[in-house]
Amino acid sequence: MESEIANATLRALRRVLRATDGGTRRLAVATGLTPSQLLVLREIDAGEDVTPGVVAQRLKFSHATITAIVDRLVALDLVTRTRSAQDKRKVLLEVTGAGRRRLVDAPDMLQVEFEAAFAMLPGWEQAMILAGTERLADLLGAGDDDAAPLLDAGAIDRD
Amino acid sequence: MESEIANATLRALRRVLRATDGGTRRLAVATGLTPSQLLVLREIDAGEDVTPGVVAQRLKFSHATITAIVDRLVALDLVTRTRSAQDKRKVLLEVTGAGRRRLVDAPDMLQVEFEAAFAMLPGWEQAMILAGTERLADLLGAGDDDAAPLLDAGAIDRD
DNA sequence: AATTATGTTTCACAATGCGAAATATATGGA
DNA sequence: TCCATATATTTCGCATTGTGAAACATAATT
Repeated sequence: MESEIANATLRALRRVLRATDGGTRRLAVATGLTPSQLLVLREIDAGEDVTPGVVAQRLKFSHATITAIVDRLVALDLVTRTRSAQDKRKVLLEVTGAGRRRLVDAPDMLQVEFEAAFAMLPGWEQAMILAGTERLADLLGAGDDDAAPLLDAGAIDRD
Repeated sequence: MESEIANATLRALRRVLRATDGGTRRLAVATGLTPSQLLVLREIDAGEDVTPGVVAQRLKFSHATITAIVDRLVALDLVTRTRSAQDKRKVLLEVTGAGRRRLVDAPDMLQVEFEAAFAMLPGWEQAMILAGTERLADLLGAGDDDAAPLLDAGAIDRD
């Protein structure tokens, strides 16, 4: 039992994944950072009172990994570390001016390119794409869009 | 100027990416391989007369990286290296029986989960999802088969 | 005070990924 | 034939990622 429509959709989905895959990678390289560094930098910039633990949890990396990456971001003067006064166990991470400048230079490519192309389509087509994509997301069992807007894989983990 | 439809579609796309994200990663770990190793193993299994150069090109990794990963796959007895008789510069890679067994044990999660859910939808909805996803892939500039993805970040000038 | 929980870092380790140089083989003239 | 150049792979040194286990330091609980 095999559906041609299912196969075609899978092919299309793979094209989508392929197109978005490595987006962060090229982006990071363009800014002189590694993909992970850019991810962490973004995460630090995103919220208030961000600690290594929070970043680790959001990106699903180990604490040890975050420590190492933050080390490099601090060395690059893109981030500062400050021990919290309320809870001296915590370390507060903040993006410096230079760090924010980097982020500005590294816009979310997915968003930028997508919006430009999308705007040129007729309304009915936009609606169709929206409906199809939403349904696809449901199908894949993706939870609500609560958090991290990330497009990385890992590798492999990529995949 | 911002389109609500575009934003909604982007949110849906992010949900899709999120759902598929880490798929290979989980998969690889489950088979005792790293994501990269699984990717390379699959690539070797995929074609005829596969050489390190071909793999490097397809996965967009450097030759040096492929050599290192193939080293490990060979050490694990999942792959064999043979010098080509026609062109002794080339090295032919082949998946061993054990290697193929690993691949069988590592079904494509995306495919399995997707097909099951997809089959339960009414035909018109399948068609809608297909159309939307294909259009989305076009939009993102994904090539037909294996071409280079085009979400390119133009070089950013930095002092 | 003693114990337990929480947050971060340190350490040793395996693996990625790269560019540059080294090596080996093919191929196309002069 | 001989030689230059192109192609295919490997070796080497390097920075980085990512992990778990253990070490620390500081809360919070009892």
